[in-house]
Amino acid sequence: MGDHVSGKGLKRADLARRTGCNLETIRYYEKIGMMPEPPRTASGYRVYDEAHVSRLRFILRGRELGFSIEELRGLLRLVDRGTQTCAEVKAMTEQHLADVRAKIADLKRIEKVLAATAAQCSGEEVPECPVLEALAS
Amino acid sequence: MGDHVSGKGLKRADLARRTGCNLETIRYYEKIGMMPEPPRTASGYRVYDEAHVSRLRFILRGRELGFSIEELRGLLRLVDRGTQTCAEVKAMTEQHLADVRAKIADLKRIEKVLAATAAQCSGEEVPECPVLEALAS
DNA sequence: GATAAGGTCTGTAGCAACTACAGACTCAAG
DNA sequence: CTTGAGTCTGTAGTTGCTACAGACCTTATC
Repeated sequence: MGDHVSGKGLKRADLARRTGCNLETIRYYEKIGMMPEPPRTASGYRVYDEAHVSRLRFILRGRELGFSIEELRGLLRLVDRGTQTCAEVKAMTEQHLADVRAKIADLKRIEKVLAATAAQCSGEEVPECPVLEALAS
Repeated sequence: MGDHVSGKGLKRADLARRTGCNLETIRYYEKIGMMPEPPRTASGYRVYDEAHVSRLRFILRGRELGFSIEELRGLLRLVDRGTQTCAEVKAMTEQHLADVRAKIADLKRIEKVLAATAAQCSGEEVPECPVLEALAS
């Protein structure tokens, strides 16, 4: 009853394979309400369709772009209500973009310090080390 | 019996204030073995000295530079053994530097996509939005 | 029809690195 | 002597998954 059979009824592993998502993560997204609870077979197996594939892909793409679960929940809430406007979504995106840029700036600062400190190291078999001095000072 | 009294015996809050570390984090570092268990007063209060201040500062500086707890544990192990060499420390630092640079590259990629997508938004009160399309496609 | 191998179900525990309680105790000041 | 602040312990929460264990179901093979 897999993916290949006449386009109907995906099992959890099928959905995972189609989206590249980890098997357990799907269940997790259902538990936290990011994915809807799918219908079940008589014996309790989840049955997914193309709408689930789309929604999961949406979530995974958002995560790849660094949106937090809560941010995505906000976006999905708009989409689910069907009343979102480009203005709302743009605002959320730009907020997130600002966060990303702040993180980059932070990491660049760290990179500078690390590179400068490591550059002072002799790299020899001696106990004195500029890195340790920088940390201990 | 605080910080100000004749330089002897810091309480937990004193150590926190001296280092800028959160009060509970100190206890956490002791629990996971990053900080040594300090001596106690008769009634069980922790008593710290300048060596604790130094070590905690070392850890906090390392964390600020993005070293993980495990990485710092590695550095501290070397220091505690007293047998570290500049070569060892330099190698660890350069590994960490490479990780930081990888993270920066990742975030820059994300930044590009977000900026490019948001730039296409009309920002108007319409339901069509390039960001949502990018996520849903 | 029996059986074995695999997939699915549930709940729960673990990871990093803290942070924040609750409830009991102790200590210093007025 | 009381009151308020500080400290003690253990434990639960955070974010975003991931990985079991043990029970069930399904499918293929004999």
